[in-house]
Amino acid sequence: MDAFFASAEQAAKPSLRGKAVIVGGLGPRGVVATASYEARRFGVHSAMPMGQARRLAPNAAYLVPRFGLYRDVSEQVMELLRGLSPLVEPLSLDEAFVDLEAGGVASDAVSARAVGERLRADIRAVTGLTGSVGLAASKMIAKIASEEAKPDGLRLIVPGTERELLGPMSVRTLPGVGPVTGDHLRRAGITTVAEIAEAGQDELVRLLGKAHGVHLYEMALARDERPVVAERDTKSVSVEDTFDVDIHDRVRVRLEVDRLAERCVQRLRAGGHSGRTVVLKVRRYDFSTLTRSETLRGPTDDPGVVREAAARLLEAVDTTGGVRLLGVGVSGLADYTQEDLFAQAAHAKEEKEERERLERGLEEPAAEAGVREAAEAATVQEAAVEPPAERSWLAGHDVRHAEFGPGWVQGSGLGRVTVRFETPWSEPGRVRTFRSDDPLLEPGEPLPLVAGADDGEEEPSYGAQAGESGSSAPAIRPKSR
DNA sequence: TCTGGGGTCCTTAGCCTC
DNA sequence: TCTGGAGGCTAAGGACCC
Repeated sequence: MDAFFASAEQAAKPSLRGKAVIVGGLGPRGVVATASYEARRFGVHSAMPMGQARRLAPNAAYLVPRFGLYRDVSEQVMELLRGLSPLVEPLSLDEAFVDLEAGGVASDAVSARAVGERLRADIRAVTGLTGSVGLAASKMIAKIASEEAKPDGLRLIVPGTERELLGPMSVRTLPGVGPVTGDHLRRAGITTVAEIAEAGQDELVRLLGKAHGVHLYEMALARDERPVVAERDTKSVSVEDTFDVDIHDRVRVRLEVDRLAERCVQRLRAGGHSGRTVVLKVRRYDFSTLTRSETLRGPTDDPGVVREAAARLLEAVDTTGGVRLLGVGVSGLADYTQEDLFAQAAHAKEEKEERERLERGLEEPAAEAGVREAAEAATVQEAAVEPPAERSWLAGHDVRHAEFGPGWVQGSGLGRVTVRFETPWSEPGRVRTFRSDDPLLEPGEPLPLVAGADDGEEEPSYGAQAGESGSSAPAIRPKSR
């Protein structure tokens, strides 16, 4: 999908079409998730600090991501892809590999191109958004082709012509070559893909190590035999928060780690997983990042166990000077739990209290987390820092006014919220400002981007997801109560 | 106003077992 | 019984991707 988040926002908000739109974290430490093509003309790009983006494009529309909407659109697109082949490998919300041969829908360049064009038309009809298609004999070349096709295009690389195409390209074109590797190669006098091929495998292994060197050399020769893999097992689950202001108070740090552990376990359970290794991540005031991990005797999805492991790991970390980010993760995933009887005996009382608290009140933290998840990760820190005394109206989020109908938050502050009243299918709408506690104004749900596509309304509620987690997990979980 | 969040994979090093 | 190597596991860090 092209500039996915920004395009979805433009589709949802007629007044933003043709305008510079920047989606990302709007806090003081936010970064750009996606910039519309109009915004890119100002030099704004993904991963850029939001402050820098605001300097480059002061008049752009700045919006908080709405992952619920993006997930719905993504699912619509993935459904179209699954109609082409059973082998669909999603890479992210907005990208996937499809093995057309396995689907029996394309046997040569002509039929492949026809399938690609039809797919693009279907994506536009179903989602209202544009997508680009890269067609090639391998995943790597297909990926490069799709990048070349953007925006709103199709590129087919005829088998046999790959090396010719890749040769003059920058080494950074190859997947896996980032700033560090690119710099490494440049210092060795290698700047193009052809030069990688000329350097030879031994030289690359010497420069970059075995795995990376061998892999890169193969890529440079356009040799990529990796199959399209439909089902990928999750390897780890983690949550992290960057704080608007560094945390110095050790008690607060401990509290945040507890909260993160809870959220991590909720996600773990929602995915039907348990895990053996608990990882604590700390980014300090100077941006130095360290991780500490502990491997348990067996996999767990018990919030108490994960919380305590994270707390133990924190004990070994010096946080004087301030903490910018905290994260808690679980890896070594399994689809069953084997409760640690030793730990259970030691902490039986606390665990019981914990379980009771969770069963009675998962609604409390879950609802809080649900609102946050819907509000999205990028602004989590705001919820963490600001008292929830006043209703918060996040830029770009949907609202509904009893008198004026559906609209979206254009801006808020100083006890006021400015709403633009329009829908994905209307003309650009009027703007009105209300008191932020106006009783006629309430948060709304994302509307389908294409008129009549009612499925868009059926957004899964996060509460339901969390609630399902226990039963949906094919877990051997000896509940002791 | 410097630098998000959620992942994957690789490398290195120490320790342990066979 | 001692020694050395292979290999697995754990921990920590880093690069990269979207």
